[in-house]
Amino acid sequence: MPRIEEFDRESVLKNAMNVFWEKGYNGTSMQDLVDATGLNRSSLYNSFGSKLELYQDTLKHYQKETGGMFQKALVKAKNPLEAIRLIFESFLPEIISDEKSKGCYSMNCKAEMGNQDKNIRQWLLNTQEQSLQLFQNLIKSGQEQGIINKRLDCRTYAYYVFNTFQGFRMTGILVKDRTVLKGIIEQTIDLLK
Amino acid sequence: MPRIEEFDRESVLKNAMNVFWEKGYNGTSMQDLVDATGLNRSSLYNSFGSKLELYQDTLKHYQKETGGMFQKALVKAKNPLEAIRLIFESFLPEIISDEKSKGCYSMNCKAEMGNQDKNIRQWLLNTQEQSLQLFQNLIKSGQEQGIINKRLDCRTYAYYVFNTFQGFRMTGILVKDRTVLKGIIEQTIDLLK
DNA sequence: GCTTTTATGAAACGAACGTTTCAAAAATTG
DNA sequence: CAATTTTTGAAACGTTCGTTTCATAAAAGC
Repeated sequence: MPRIEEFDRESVLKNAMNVFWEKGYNGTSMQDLVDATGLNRSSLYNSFGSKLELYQDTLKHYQKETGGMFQKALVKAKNPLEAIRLIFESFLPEIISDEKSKGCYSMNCKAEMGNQDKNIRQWLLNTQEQSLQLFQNLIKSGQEQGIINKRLDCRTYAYYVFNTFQGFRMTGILVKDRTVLKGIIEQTIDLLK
Repeated sequence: MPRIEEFDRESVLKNAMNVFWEKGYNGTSMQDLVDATGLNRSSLYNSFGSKLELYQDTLKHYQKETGGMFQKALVKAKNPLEAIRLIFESFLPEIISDEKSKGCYSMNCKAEMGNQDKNIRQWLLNTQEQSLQLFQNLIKSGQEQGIINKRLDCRTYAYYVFNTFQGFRMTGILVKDRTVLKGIIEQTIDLLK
C-alpha cells in the first residue's frame, strides 16, 4: 500500500553529515540540511524525526565508514604493529586534503556535543571502548608474537595509542605537513617496539 | 567626564567564558551571556562589540590563564623533562573535576570555530606555535643537559609532545581515571629519556 | 479503479536569535 | 550645580530558528 521513499537514505546521510561536519551541529540550520540533501523539510522530518535524530544517524553512518577504513588496514597489515601504523596512515589523505579544516567528525562531536546529549555521550563512550579494544587486541597479539615489548600491559598501551590517535586528529586540523604527521606516527610506533 | 563602568572586566570575561565553554559558541545565546555576566545587553554590546568579539576576548582570557599554569610548572620543575611532566599534570585537577565534561576550551574552539573565522584560526595557529616553541625549548635544553635523548631533533619531539598533549585534553573528556591519565603522561616522558 | 497509506511540497507556526534604539541615570569636570 | 560624556535599562528590531500543518501526489492492495 505505501508509497515508496524517493531518495537514497545513505546518500542523504552522507550529505547531511558533510554539512554537520563543516558547520558543527549548532552551526547547521534545518535549511542547510534541506539544501544539502535535496529533500523537502517534510520528508526530512518524516524520515528522520528531528535535527538531533538526523545528527545521531550521521554519527552511526560515520562509524560505519570509519570501521571500514580500520578493517582495510587490518587486512593489509602483515603484523599487529604494522596494522597500528596503517590505521594512522589511512587518515593521512583525509587530513592532508582537508582544505576546509573540517577536522575529525568524531572529535568535533565530542567537543561540541559530548556534554549536551546523553545518547551522543553514550555513542562516544561506545566508539571509544571499541577503539580501545581494537588497539588492545592488536597490542596483545603483537606482544605474543614478540613484535611489541612487554614492559607494560596491553590495556595501558592501548590507552596510549588511543590518546595519540585523538591528538593526531586534532593536530591534523592545522598541521598538514606529511613529514611532521608521519613523524608523530613513527614515534608512537617506536615506543611499542 | 565619563561615567565609569560598573563591572569588573576580567570577571565578566570569566563568566562569559564558562558559558561558551559549556555550551560552545553556537550553542550559547546572547541571553545566556546576559544571565551569566549579570550585564545588560546594551552594556555587553557597548563594551565588547558583538558576540563574536566577546568570544574572541574570552579566548585571550583563557590564553592568559593557561600561560600562567605553564609558567608555574616551569618555575616548579627541577629540569626540562620534569617541566614537561608538570605541564601535563597541572591539567589533571581540571580534567578529573570536570564533571560536566566541558573538556578543553582551546580544543573545543579548534573543533567548532577553527574553520569558521579567520581571526580565530589565526589565534589557534599562534597559540599552537607558542606551545610548540615552549616544548621545543624545553627539549633542546633537556638534550643539552643529557636528560633527553638526541635520537631526534627537538622540533620533531616538540610536535610529538604537542600531539600527545592535545590527545590528553580530548581523552580527558571521557576518561577521568587518574592512573590511566598518568600512564599516558609517563609513556610520553619515557620516549624522551 | 477505487481505497488506503505514505511521501511530498509549500506555507506557516510561535519562539528565539543577534543586534539596535533611545530615553533615563549616573559620574566626572569646569 | 550645570554641562558633558558614557553607561545602563527596557523595549523593539527584522531575521532566522526548528517544527508543524495540511492539502496534494503517488504508489500498493483489493
